[in-house]
Amino acid sequence: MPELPEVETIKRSLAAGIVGKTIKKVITYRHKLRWAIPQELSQMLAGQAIVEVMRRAKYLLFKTTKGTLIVHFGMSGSMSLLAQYTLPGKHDHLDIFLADGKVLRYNDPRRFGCVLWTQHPETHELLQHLGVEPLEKKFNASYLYQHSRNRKVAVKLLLMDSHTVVGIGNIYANEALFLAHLYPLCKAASLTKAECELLVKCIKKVLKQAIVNNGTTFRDFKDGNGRRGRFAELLYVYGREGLPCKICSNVLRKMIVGNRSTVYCPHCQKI
DNA sequence: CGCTGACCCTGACGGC
DNA sequence: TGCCGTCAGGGTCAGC
Repeated sequence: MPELPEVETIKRSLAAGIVGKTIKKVITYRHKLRWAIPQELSQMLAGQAIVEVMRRAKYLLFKTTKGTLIVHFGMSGSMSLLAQYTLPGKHDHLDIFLADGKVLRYNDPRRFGCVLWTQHPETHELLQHLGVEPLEKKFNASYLYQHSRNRKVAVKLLLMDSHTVVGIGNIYANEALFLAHLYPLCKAASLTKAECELLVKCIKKVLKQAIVNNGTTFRDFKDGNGRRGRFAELLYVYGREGLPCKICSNVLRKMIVGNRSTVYCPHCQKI
């Protein structure tokens, strides 16, 4: 479900309600996610204060006094801050009880996500091999140009490769390529410096606009307060196959790239 | 090392 | 109404 803008939206929606709050206890209802929720999580978190909520790539990081809780949402995960405890549903896997009575709840029907604990996030296996953040200055035309040399993969797969740049999933890869007039299957190594320049600009633009709009709710994405994102109606290509291009009116086409649906405009995105 | 495809899991939806 | 195939916003891993 969530790509960078959605995780960022969850982070912002939760921060005000949980930063500075103390964790009273933690209950795990189901351990088996992508990796098992650590058995010792409750004893590690109980009594700790939440110092800060951060995002790295599509990971949400809850920094506490003694360590960091790492949360990933996979395809279908979400978190919500409940005003008070209610009976957990089928796919609610974890409750974090705060001292003020609120409950931070993790839900993930497909269980592709994970909830882990570390005292050294900077060297954690899941975090240390990640590429640059797309909204930071380090992600620029020369970076993308360098990292695309000798790469035989389609440019779309390069954008979705978290060793290069993080946070871009299927929706925003589709959108950025449309905005940059690039055909999704064109080889990464064939990008010119000018194309890298434009592509970087378009990636930053679409991610920022999505964040401003609280993310894309295509099916069921909700932020920490249960609110839907507003970016879906602003999408140019994702989910619009068979519909007219918003720019040139040609019918948008769909193909599969790297096992994922890819929608593009045959006129605006020349081969 | 780079790349491809299978796979983890559940639910929604469309066709019959 | 119900069954079945297909698809879904992510990431890892084996195998070539």
